[in-house]
Amino acid sequence: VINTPARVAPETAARVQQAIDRLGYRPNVYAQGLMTRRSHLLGLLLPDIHGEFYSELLRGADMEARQAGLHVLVSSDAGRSDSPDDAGFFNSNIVGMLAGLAVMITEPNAALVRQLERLHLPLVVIDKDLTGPRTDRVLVDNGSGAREATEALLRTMNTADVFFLGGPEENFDTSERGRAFIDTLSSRGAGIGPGQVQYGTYDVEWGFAAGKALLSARKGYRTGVLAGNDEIAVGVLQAAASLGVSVPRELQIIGFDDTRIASMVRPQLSAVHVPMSEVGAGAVRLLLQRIQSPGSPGKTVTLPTKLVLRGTTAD
Amino acid sequence: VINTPARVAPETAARVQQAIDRLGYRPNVYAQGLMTRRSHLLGLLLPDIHGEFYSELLRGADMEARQAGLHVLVSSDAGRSDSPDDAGFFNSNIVGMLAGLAVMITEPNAALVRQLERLHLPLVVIDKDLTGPRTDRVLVDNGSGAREATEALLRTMNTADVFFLGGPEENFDTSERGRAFIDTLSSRGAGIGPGQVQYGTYDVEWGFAAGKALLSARKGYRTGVLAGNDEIAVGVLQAAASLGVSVPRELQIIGFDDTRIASMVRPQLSAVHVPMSEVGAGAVRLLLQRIQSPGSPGKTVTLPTKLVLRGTTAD
DNA sequence: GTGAAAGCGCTAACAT
DNA sequence: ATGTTAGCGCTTTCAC
Repeated sequence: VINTPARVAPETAARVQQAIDRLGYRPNVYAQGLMTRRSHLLGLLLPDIHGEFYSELLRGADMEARQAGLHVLVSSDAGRSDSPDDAGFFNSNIVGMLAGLAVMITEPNAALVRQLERLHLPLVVIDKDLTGPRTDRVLVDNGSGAREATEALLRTMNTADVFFLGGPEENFDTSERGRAFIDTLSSRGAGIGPGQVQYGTYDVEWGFAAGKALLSARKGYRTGVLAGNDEIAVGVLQAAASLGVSVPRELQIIGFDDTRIASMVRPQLSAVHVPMSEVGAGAVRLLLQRIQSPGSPGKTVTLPTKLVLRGTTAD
Repeated sequence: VINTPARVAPETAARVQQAIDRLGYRPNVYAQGLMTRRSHLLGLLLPDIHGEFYSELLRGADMEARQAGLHVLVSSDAGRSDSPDDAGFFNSNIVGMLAGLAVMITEPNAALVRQLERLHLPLVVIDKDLTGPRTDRVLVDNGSGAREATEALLRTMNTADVFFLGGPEENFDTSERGRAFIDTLSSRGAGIGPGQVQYGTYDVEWGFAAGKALLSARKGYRTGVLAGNDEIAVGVLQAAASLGVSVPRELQIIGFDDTRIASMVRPQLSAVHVPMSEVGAGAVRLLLQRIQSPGSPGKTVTLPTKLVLRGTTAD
């Protein structure tokens, strides 16, 4: 009655259904799994579980998975378990319950890649262009976004007046964004001055410190900043406020990601929009396809970014 | 060798271990589960999966679970599946894999409560004081926080000059916070004027709209606002900026939750701190205890709140 | 210290 | 249209 309703007489089905309800019968998922080898659980391994960015990504993944009747198990253990006997994600029995795994890799992590390789699980990599024969990828078009933002800054400023304040130098996104910034300047025949491209951490504190140092050194000059993410941009914005530098008149700032934070600060942050929930949803979509046809060649989906101009930029 | 290493000779164990490595043997979790009836999966059912608040809660839960060697499965399906044949969380086979479930209930939801009752699973309820005999609860001390905040406002303002702009009226937290606000005023012998307590939604937009209306109506008067959460407070802050009302001189604002957003805006938001990650961690802790001793009486943990004064309040 | 066997609850294949 | 049976891979118990 449960598995092949078509094969059973309606009257019998009704009687059986009644018994099911009366007894509170629930199929045992373990026995089911033992037979079918089918799983309804997708793993999502993130560098961190917190903050607007990952939270939105997770939401996108969850929505997409739910539509397919699957569930998402998040873990932020990625790469933390360097030693093989560590009780990390890869050694936990949960791995055996997963139908597939989406991993976000934001910086070089040989140990993690090695673990993934010997997993023999449908795999989708987010962010890092890990080249496996049957691994799919979800990428974000950092280059276009950073280029567009840099050009927006250069419409009203000289190449010597714009700065990139990124996150960690090893971070794939930051490094792509930084490179696009540099390329945009180079394509106009400009060199990169000292301090014009700086790397730090993805938080308000670093943005504030770097912004303060930068603005102090540039008293009287108009300045443009492309930040590695929104939080850094907010830090720079705070630095400007604390130094009495007017935004966007004296200082223009463009953030990256366009999280909800961008519209919570004043002036509202101009930012390169990254479709975070689409990243999560896309990863799940690719994973589902791969589970369906495990042998197909690795696909790469690159999601577009888009500059959103708000109050921290001006013509 | 895997299950009872003590019972096997070291030399044999080594040989077996070698074979395990060579063959890449991994115990089948389903077969294991079939025998042991043990699970390493905890469910976490949230009203929403997104935003600083839930994301921090999830992180706390995840950290605590990981320490115990368990994993957390989040779902934001809560209560959405009203019809019994809906493919919602409760009808998914995943429920059978859970060792326990933590549910956050933020407003009355009879359907959800009914579903939970017939689940026969170790249960922890977050936020709503659902009274089941063997159900544990994690509560936040909204009353103290709201009282403390209201009193802070009243140190420099009259009872007629302070306002509560909450989230949805049905929301348990908002209603507790609002009640404490009213009680604090009442305890000083003051009545509640029209519009002095307002309910809306938990977002910046509503805070902005309500703030604008309020401030327009109170031109020339000093005003104090206790917001239902940080986002509403940010909305009010933006309303003040757009009307040229000086904060904290003419308008004082206190947010609720103290998410990271509070320190990202300028001036930085004074707010009642809610230990979000502790809520998640506490729920998992209670759940683990209940799994250990399913028969024990329901425990309630009430987590303290604390007023954090920043730039939107003044003496 | 090691091996053997029963059986967990289900699905799939086959027999009726 | 319905009933029967083997066996998924493990743990547990018992025999050696």
